[in-house]
Amino acid sequence: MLEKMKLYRSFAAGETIFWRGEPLDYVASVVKGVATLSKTMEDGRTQMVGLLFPSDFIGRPGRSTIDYDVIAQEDVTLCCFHRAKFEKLVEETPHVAQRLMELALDELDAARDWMVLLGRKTAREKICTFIEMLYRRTNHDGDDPSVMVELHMTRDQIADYLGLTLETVSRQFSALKKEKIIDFSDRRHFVLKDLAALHDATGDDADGGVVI
Amino acid sequence: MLEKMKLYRSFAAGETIFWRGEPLDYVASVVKGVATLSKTMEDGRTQMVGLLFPSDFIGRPGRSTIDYDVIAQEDVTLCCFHRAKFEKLVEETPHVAQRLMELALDELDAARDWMVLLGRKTAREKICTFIEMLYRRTNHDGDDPSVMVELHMTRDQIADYLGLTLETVSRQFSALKKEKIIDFSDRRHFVLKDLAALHDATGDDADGGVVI
DNA sequence: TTGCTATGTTGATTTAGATCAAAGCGGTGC
DNA sequence: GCACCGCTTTGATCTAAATCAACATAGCAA
Repeated sequence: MLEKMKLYRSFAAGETIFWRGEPLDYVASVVKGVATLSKTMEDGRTQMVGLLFPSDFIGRPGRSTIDYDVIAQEDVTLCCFHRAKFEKLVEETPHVAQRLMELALDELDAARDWMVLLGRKTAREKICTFIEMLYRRTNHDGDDPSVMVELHMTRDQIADYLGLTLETVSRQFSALKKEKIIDFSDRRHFVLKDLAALHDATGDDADGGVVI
Repeated sequence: MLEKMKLYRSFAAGETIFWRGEPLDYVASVVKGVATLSKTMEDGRTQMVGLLFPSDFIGRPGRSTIDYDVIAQEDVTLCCFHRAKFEKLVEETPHVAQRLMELALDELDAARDWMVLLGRKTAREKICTFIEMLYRRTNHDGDDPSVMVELHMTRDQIADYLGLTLETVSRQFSALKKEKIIDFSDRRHFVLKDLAALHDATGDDADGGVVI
């Protein structure tokens, strides 16, 4: 059913996929690449409010606009559905509606966790939380802890995601490198050498403490 | 249908309505009073991630726990529904499911606006945005611009909502008072004297600029 | 009335992170 | 090769907001 109304579209790195406020005729899911959701103030200060990896969803049923720009961070391929048709499908299939609700609630939880990061964490905690999130979203084939993790964005963009300046981001990376917690192979890739130390520096609780 | 499964419950100011992680047997809507959603880090730093006014909804279909504390800021009355029964109702009535999706998406939009505030705004912009939000959520009977606006919380709690300290909150209020933008009648109530100046200080765009 | 406690204000000082500034890469194109 | 450009690092300095500290006020209870 979905098959016959889907359409693939590609965007180059840096391209804006959807503009804030623009009427949105399509909903989509990310097939390849990473995209960001970002809000810019009148004077240019910008804050990213979301990060989209493959399988993540863009757009929302029942709403014709979104209040942020969607930007391709690297070359991105989307699988698009015409919104009107998609909404009709949703009405007819309760299972899909339920799944969309799940997605919205997941996004809401993630947004609230990020609010704690933005409002209360130090620069070091912000960077470590960011790295831990990237690590978790990286595929670990063969259960090897020393996978190469990709940053997907420039220091500048990371700063906009974490509510910092690019200089502070760079300094924190340098510090983590000096402490041998991460090891850069090039500007955008590193190996996570010490997950425990990283986690300790996120400011988050020990997750799922093993009960004897 | 909803009538026969509803149940009113009251909570005193300061009481925790739901604890983070606790199994949640009810969903509810606020009837009277103001409640907050807040997250606390191990060392006590806390960040509020939501503010609930009458008619706002607590809890989510398909999830048995929430990842934040819900706290009564003043005396609160809730209208509760048993979660299992409520979910059955949702399954049977697509209209309700759609309405819940709307609510979740509204919350998500609000959360993302707050992310911009937390990540990028100055203390003054944060306070002014907060006041403007309170003003918009206050009932303006008779279209009188000089309504009394209620703060609903202490300086300390406002600080936790805005990602500031209580001293900074207090100083910003004093500054706005000196500039005659607001006029306190007591610690928790003030009259908004200059909405335009307030809005200019929020850092947000002029909303809905009138086109000639 | 007199404390007492919780809340709020104001001032002095410190500091984390921003801002300003200057090099140092690592590509790409000529 | 060389020059150019976008990105990154690192250093010096500044500043907004945090922290530390003292006092003020209001409501409440004895």
